[in-house]
Amino acid sequence: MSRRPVDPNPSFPALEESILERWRERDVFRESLRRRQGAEPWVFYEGPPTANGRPGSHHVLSRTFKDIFPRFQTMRGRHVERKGGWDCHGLPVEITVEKELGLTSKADIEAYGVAEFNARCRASVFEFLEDWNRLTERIAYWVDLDDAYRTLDHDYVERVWGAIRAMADRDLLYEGHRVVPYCPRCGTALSSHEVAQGYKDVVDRSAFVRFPVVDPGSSALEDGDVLLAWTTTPWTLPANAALAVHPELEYVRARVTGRTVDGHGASTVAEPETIVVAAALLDRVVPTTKMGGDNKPVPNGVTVEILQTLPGSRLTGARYRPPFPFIASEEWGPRGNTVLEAEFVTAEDGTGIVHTALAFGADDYALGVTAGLTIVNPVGLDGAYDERITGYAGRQVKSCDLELVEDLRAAGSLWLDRDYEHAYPHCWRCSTALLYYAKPSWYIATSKLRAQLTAANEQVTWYPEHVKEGRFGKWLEGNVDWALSRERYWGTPLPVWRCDDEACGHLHCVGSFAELEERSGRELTDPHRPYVDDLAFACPADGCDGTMRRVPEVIDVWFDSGSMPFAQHAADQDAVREQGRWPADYICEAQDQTRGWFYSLLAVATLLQQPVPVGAPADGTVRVGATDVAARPDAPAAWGTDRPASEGDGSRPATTTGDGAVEALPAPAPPYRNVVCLGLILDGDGQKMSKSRGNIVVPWEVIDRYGADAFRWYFFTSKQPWDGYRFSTDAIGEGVRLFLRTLWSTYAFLVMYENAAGDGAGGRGEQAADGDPSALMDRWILSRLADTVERVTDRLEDFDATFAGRAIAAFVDDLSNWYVRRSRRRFWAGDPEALGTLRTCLVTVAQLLAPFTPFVADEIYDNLDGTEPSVHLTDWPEPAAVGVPGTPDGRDRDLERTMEIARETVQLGLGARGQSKLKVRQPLREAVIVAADRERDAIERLGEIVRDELNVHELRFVADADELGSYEIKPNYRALGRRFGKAMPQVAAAVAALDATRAAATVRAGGTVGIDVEGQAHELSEEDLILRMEPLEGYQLEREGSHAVALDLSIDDELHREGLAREVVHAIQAARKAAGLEITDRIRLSLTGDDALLDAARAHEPYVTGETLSLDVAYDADHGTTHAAEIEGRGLTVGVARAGA
RNA sequence: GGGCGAUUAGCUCAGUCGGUUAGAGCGCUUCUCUGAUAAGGAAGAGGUCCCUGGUUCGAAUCCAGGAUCGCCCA
Repeated sequence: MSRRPVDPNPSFPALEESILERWRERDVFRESLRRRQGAEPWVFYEGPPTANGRPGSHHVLSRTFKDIFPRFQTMRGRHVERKGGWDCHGLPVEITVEKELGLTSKADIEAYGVAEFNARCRASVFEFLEDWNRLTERIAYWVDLDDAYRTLDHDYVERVWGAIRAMADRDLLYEGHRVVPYCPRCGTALSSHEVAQGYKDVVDRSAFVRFPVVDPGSSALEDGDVLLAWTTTPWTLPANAALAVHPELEYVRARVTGRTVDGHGASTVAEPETIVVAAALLDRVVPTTKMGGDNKPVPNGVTVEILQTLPGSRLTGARYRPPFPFIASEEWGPRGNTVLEAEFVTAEDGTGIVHTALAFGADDYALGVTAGLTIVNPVGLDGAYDERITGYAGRQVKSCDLELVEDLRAAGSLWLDRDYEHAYPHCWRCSTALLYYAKPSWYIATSKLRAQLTAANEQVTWYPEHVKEGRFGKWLEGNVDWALSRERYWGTPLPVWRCDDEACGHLHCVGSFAELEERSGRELTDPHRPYVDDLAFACPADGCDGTMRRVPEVIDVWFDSGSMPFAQHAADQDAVREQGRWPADYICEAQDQTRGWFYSLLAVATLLQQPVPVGAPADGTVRVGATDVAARPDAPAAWGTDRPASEGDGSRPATTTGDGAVEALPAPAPPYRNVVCLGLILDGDGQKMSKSRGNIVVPWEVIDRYGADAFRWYFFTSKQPWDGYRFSTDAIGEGVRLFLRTLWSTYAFLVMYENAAGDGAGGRGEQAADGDPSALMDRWILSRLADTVERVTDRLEDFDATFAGRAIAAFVDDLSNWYVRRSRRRFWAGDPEALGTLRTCLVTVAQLLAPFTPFVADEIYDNLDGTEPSVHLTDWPEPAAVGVPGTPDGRDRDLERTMEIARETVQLGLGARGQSKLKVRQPLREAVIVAADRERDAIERLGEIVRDELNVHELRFVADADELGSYEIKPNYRALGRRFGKAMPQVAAAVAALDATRAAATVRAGGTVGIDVEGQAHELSEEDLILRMEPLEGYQLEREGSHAVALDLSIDDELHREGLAREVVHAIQAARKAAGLEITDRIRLSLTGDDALLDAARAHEPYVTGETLSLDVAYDADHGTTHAAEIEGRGLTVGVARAGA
């Protein structure tokens, strides 16, 4: 058997490229699926990215995590279908195209032509598809990109329609008028999960504004009183319709004098006036002190006299003069520009009096409806004031804030203005500040199903755990209806048709293309706008001869991706469930998907599992009012389940049947069982990576420098993935050096000696008798291997790549730095047992590593075993099969423990060596070891290793520390605490009072010692006490617990000669290296120089020649290349000549 | 303002059920081993376990409050 020679210092990136080539040739990915055809499925869903931008490091993170567990489960025997997918629709695409074409508004797009615009969008979606495909392959994310689903495909769109129709049939789809977050640039409302993406900290100008009372009406106010209200959106002031107060909150009328106002560069003292604000906020609105020089408040000359304290209910009805004259009070209706009462008012901030602009806030809108006000909206859909706002018409409202405030100042209506820093929502794609705006929009009534959503979430295992009850659970509890529609162009069209006879207004939801073609009598060539908009049909309502035309909206792209479990297979949810493709065993995305894909998947799946309510037509008719907000408090009987999960058994919502009987519904199944939720990637300084900061780590930089395996290994093992990464190219280099290089050199080492040994190297520690240290080393490393297989399997089953990877790293460290190092001579000699054991270890490690670092794992497997075309086609290893032969689980735990003790002894001995300042190369007579019986047995069993590592001739055991030191004993709190609890201090005192030396001797011999606590006698055994050695003067001793090693430091002539011989060997090896000889070259050796050195060499000649592969040695001539050395100040000339040369 | 998470050595991170000397890797200093290894080993320097209170015989760990940072929401 001959292995490919291994470059000890390879270029991993180049190596990976060659392995990719091999995978292509051998068609490994497809073969891995073919071999599991018919096996139990393990379902994975790819959350579709949008390919209209280049992939970044965070995509490498998610794609490597999407890869590792499917690879693992495939090796475990499961069939893991991995269908790729692309998210194609939506604003991001439209915005890209708008920029390309120089369009800036919806009007521009329509002028340009929707057909052509959408054609451009379709092309743009896949602009960077090649980059994505190339990176995906290069980082070894195995996913089927050839048969990827695309949300724009004909079949896909049809299945999304089917889902929407199913919701309409369940009375869950409705058109509502609501104040919604609205992007004036994009001209569309945003859903709550889109709003969630776009909060930014901004500074707005906030204003405290005077509203002088002009008619107190029935209130307790007086003419000329000034109501103060606060707003952070001055642009809404021209549309002020009313002021709101809380009826039970306490307000004051207060006389303010001596107040200084800054106006246009001058400070003037304002006229005394009577203001009205919430009592709790008076001090903040009118401070009467300022900070003095020594940080103590001093009066600022303002006086405030409280004239009257009164509840909000005494304020209502007063009429005031609005700050701007643009809209006449009458236009709002009889109660326009009066004080109204509202429960939502608080005394948290502002003045306790709330400026109300009906169209621009949810609370405002609701209040307006309650008070019977007429909605007047002076702001157009383009976000600009209309002609009613003289002087500002046509301007974007947000940009008018400062000027409006100045107008107020000039008019004397401004009490105070101040910069106000807060997080304000912006459009997640175009960054325009959103407006809250009353408009009609289509909704899915998800909030009715809060309990069901929560019940479904209950069945999901989240990584990390806290997401379930925390971020995601809380989000579900606060669920609001899903704003589904978008007034845009490039998206799945909302399949709702409306009768153009206004008196009729019948609504119909189309559920399939066939239905539409049948009703319209025309062929649907492309389900996108504008083609779909051309298909109309006759109104199905009785006696109506109107025409049904599609509503103009498209839908939220999150509904597209939330439908992927079934739409990707052009089937419905029940069908994919039948096929075993639902639910997913595993999905993985970054935490920002909590309100994105994680939510849309759950919502769609849950909604589709709801029953059709009794009495619902379920023929596509959208029942107006069946689910509208107005009807919410007492929604149709079939949905009498709208209550929080805390009430009753929330996981088993009930539905009422037609006759009023209540039926328990099973909790809906979630669309995924396990979710790994990844954290954010930050740069090396903890800053969020962003293009504008220029701190992006481009994936290709890392890949070209360290390779994809290094990249993956870093993500898997450096920390728990949900904690987020502080990440730089350099951080990855460390992982390469520590792990991949160590692994690689162990592998290269094996191949070198296997090739040197020639054929016949086999075996795996079966033959050698126990007691032979070689056999023990083999047994030990195999036991560790079995242990590692077990742990890695367990961790990967639990979606824990971090600790699985670290367990492999710990094993490779043991393998390289203990097993191989201790076994070097056996490899030089071509010992088949050693070669076989190491090969078993490395082949198994390659299998364990296959999901982590698929390239290097496959290279090692292919060269060392190669039974299968790839390691990725092998079955996951079993501990018993790769571990210690003849054991049930491959383990020899006793030996593992024994080795631990021996290594601990070596560590202690080397510590003593270090303290003694005697080089390890100098042999010593003996090491004196203090050890209990168990430890002594262990150390004796592996005595040869201990002697060799410490370079001592003998090990001498002493059972007691008497001759080396004395014992100190302490209570073992962990053991005794449970037993004695509160009495621990007395126990500690009693232990301290014991004769330490005697007590130690007793318990070490297996006996017990008695103590007295609160009059009760108790026996303590060895486990109850911690023994600690105190060294005596004059001994070089290292200790750990009850275990210690001392060295005899006396060196006689013989030991000295032996030490010199080792120095000579060291010098010869240096000479060999300097002469450029191969490791396996035999030499002829010559030594000349100092007599003491030559004597030492002669005395240990077999050792010297054996270690240096010398065929003979001459002491009187110089052979070949000579090399001068100095040992303890003595000169030596070493000559080496390649034998036979 | 609310929710979730984090805070341990210069840096990156572990830390089990609460147990009395808080660890590892990197980096630094000194020493050492070595014919697979850019590696390995020993020793050293380096700690207010974010702060304050509480529970407990005992707190990095549990509880409460606060600080700072991050994310999410209003």
